[in-house]
Amino acid sequence: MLTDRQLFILQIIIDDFIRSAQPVGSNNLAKKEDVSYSPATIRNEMADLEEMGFLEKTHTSSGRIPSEKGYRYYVDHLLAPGSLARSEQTAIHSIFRDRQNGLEKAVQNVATILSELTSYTSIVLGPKFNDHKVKKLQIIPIDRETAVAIIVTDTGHVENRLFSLPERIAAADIEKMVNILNDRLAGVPLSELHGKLYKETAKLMKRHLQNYEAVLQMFAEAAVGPSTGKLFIGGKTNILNQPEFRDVEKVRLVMNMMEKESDIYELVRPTKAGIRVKIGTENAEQAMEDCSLITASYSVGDEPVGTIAILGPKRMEYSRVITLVDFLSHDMTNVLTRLYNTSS
Amino acid sequence: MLTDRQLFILQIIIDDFIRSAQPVGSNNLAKKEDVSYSPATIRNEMADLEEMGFLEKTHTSSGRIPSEKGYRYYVDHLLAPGSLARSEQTAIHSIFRDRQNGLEKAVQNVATILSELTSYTSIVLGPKFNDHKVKKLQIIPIDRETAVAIIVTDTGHVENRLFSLPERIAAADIEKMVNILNDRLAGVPLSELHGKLYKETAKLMKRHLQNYEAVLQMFAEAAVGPSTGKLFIGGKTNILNQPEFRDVEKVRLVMNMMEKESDIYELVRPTKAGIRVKIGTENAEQAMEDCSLITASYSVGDEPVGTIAILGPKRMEYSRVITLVDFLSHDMTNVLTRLYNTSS
DNA sequence: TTTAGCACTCTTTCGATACGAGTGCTAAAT
DNA sequence: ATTTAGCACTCGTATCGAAAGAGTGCTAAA
Repeated sequence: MLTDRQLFILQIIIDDFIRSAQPVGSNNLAKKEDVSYSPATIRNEMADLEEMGFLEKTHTSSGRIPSEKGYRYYVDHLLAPGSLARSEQTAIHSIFRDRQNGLEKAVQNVATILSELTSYTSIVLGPKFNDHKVKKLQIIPIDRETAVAIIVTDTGHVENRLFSLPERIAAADIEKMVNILNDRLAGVPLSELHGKLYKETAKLMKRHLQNYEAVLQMFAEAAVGPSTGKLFIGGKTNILNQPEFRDVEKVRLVMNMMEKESDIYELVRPTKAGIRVKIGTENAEQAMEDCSLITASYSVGDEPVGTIAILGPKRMEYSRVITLVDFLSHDMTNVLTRLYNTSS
Repeated sequence: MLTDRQLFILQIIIDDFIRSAQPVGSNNLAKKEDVSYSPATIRNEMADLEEMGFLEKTHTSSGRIPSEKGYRYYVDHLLAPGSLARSEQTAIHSIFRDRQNGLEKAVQNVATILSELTSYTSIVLGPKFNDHKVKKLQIIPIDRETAVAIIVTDTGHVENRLFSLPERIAAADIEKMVNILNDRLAGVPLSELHGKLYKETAKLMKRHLQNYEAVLQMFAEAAVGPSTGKLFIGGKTNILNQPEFRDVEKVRLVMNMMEKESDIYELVRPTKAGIRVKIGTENAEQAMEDCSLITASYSVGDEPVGTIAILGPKRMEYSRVITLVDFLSHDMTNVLTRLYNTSS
């Protein structure tokens, strides 16, 4: 178990290192105002903390830097709960002020503001539309061969996709079809749309239309929307300001990962848990070994639908970022729940 | 004026430097099989070429590297016209094979393939939709206060935007309105849509509808689509592989610019000209001083609608890239003209 | 006109040295 | 029993000089 003094010293060392990015030595520590121990005492404690695995040295006679275990302990037990400046709160609230731009733009703004406020890289996974319900379906013929399928949800989101028309289908038939589709499928959640498409409409179509099957099949294909939200990344280049990324090789690792959407999805899959902090190698991703990731999912009602995250160096301002991410994710949950949770 | 021998030497030096990224010395040059001059002769010529401004030294006794003027001359007069491998041609043709994914995906693919084929960064400005004509307009009410405006073009492209409904407007009235809009505006190019919206429909609406003005105004606002195409960038991190970008500061300059869409738009504004090559400071953009940009616009008929570009170090494989960009831009012009130029 | 030869320049590398920051340990002080 | 002062030791960094290597420019010979 750690003594109070060890906790205190551990905390100061990590705080200092987060600010300076330089290994912390006993002399400098002792000079601080709020430290009343001699360098030698601090050295002893440091040695103990190192033996317990909370600190590391970069070489035999260097100052100490936090180990991953150190950061972990710091995050779990030593974090001073921060608070947000008035201006930051206003900035966040204003994102969702006007719905006019649509959800997509708002989410985009979240990413931008997060990265500007933290000067780290932000990742925002937009809300998935599974729960959104079909408001209106449309098929607009473009030319003899192609048509565009449009799905409007009750949240005002619009999905559209081109598909091939079978030859020789009458415009009137398409119209009939659209009517049946709307009649039967309005109010169905997007996630169930594909399944219900045949079940609900096939019989009826058969009765009134020839050649419906080909169209229905194409439409069904078009209706497989993305089951997951869109990704936005803000401040991709912020990592370049971090002194530990002066080395282009390290930058490349992280940047390459940020270009690969599938990797990012893995990192920010929405969950019910609150704030999650992954430090260095706690992340599965190899490229993240020098980074930390702080994520929080936001929900509509009880259902987590998306995630916001901050990606920065292991030497991250955990306190500040956690406060910010926590506040913002709750704000988003509130706004989205109010907007979209008309069902439950 | 340059002698043949000077041309020859200039060409070999630049070719060599493009491959090796190392200053080229007279001894190494003379060792090459196809060079039959002595080092001393080469040194003399080099001195002349330097005096004329085609070559530079990094320090008093270093080998030579091309100056911007040297690259310029190389691009304008010395370039061996390359040819594309069969496999590359196939790769390019296959992008537009199936229309099913829609234009957006295809353009996205162009960016990806360009960066993979060159290992530089690719920029693709998607076609603007100005000339595309309105196929269908829709207003779908979402709830009491909001509706979504949908514009489908004759090319299958779908624009949509939320807007506020004025209070107390009847569903039947909206339907009437949509009918009038479609009746009057079908076939109008997107670029003229906003202008014609009032002129064509106001009188008619006045006769049949109350309260039309507020809706029309909101709809008009929603109808201001982007007048310019979408940007896609591929291989953003490729610049990190270039030895001259071992320095994080340089990387930051370029990366920051790539994050700023407005800057990129400036670089790739579509023009009628063929291939354009901008070397180093020939680019207005400060951040581009160590980069070269090769752009080519593609057209529908005679109207340039978009641009593809390659951004790499000044020490770029000009020959290869120019061939590739030329081929691809023509291919795109062909495909797009066939698809969309139903008008002229 | 070309080229061999040579002195000279500049970068890079290597070792040696000195300096500074920091540690660990021992022994004295509290 | 703690804490701390003192000191030897380690290691990284900076500086210097020397040597090697690549390359140039110039002169004079071919």
